[in-house]
Amino acid sequence: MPSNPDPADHRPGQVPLLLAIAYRAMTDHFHSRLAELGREPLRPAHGYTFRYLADHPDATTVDLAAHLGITKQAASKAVAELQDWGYVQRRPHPVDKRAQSLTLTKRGHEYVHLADQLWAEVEQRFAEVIGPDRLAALDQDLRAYIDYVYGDQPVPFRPVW
Amino acid sequence: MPSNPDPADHRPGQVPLLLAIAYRAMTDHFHSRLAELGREPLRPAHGYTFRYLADHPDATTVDLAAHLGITKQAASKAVAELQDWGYVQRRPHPVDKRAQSLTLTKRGHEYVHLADQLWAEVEQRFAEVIGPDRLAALDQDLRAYIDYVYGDQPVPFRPVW
DNA sequence: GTGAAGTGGTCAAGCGGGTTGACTATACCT
DNA sequence: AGGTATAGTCAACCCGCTTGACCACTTCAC
Repeated sequence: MPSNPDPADHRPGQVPLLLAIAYRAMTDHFHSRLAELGREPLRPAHGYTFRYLADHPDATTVDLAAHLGITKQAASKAVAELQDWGYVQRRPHPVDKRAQSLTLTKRGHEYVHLADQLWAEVEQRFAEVIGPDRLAALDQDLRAYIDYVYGDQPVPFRPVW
Repeated sequence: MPSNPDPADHRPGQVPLLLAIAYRAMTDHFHSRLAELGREPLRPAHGYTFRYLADHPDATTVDLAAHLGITKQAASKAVAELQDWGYVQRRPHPVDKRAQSLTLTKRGHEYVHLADQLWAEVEQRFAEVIGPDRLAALDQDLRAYIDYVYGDQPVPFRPVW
C-alpha cells in the first residue's frame, strides 16, 4: 500500500493537471504492456477507430471521420493503415455504390479484446493504489461531470492536445 | 445539482478514458474562458513554459526543453513566440556567454496569475458537480497514483498524444 | 596555459498527422 | 431528366515537432 498524500497539499486549480498526468501515466502503462506483448504501437486514434467500427458494422469512412472529429481524408488515411496491418477490411457497401463498408477483421476484433483487457489491467493497478471504493467513487464523479458538461451531446474523444 | 450516475454503469477499464474526456472538457472550458477574455489562444505547452519560467529564474532554453521533454529547437521556437507576444524576455546569461537567461515579463506574470484563476474556476465548476469532499478525495487519489507511478522521478507533463 | 571534448543556441531539412481544395462517381430530389 | 448533395480520392499545404549540422563558448585533462 502506498503512502497517503496529505489532503492539505491541494492547491486550487491543480486537479485538471492531475487528471492529465494520471491519464498520461496510464497510457504509458498501457503502451508498455502492448510493447511487452510485441504488438504494433497503435496510436490512440486507432483505438477509437477500432472501438467505433466494432460497435457500428457497415460504418463508412465519412461516419468514422464524423465520429472522430477529423476530416474524411484523415480518416481514410488511418483506415488505410489499419487495412495494411490486417485489422480492417474495406468492402463494397451493401446499398450505396459510392461508399465502402468498413469492418473489423478477426485480427481487429482480437485487438479490441486485448485492449479491453489491458485497460482493465491499468485500471486495476489504479484501484490497488487508491482502493476499490475510491475508484468507484472517482468513476462515478467523472461520469457525473462529463454528463453535466455534454449532457446528451456527443462526447469529443480525443484529448485535444 | 446534477443527476447522480449509477455506480453500476462502471465497466472495467473505462476510467482511463473518463480521465481523458474529463480533462478534455476542462481544457475546453479553460480555453473558452480565455477566449471570452480576448487572450491569445496559447497552447498547453506555453502554459507549462510559463509555469517553469515563473519557478526557475535564469533558466535557459535547454533547461526548458529538458523540463518539457522536447528538443531545444522546439523549445527555442516556443520561446520566440512568447517573446513576440511580450510574455518572455531573453537576456544575456549572467555567467555563461553562450546562454540566454529566460525571464517572464510583467505581462507574463499576469498571464500566469490569470491562468491560475481560470484553472481554479474550472476546478470549482467540477467541485459544484461532484461536491467538495469528493473533489478533495479525487485530488488525493490522483496524487497517490502519480506518486506511486513516478515516486521522486520527474513527472512527464504533456499528455503524450 | 592549451588543446580536446562538451554544451547553449541557431539554421535547415524532413516527417507525421492533420487541414483545405478540387475532382469523380454515385445517389437523391423534384 | 436535370440539379444538388454526398462518398471517396488525389494533391498541396500547415504546424509542431524531429534529426543533423554547425558555431560560439565553456570545461576538463594534462
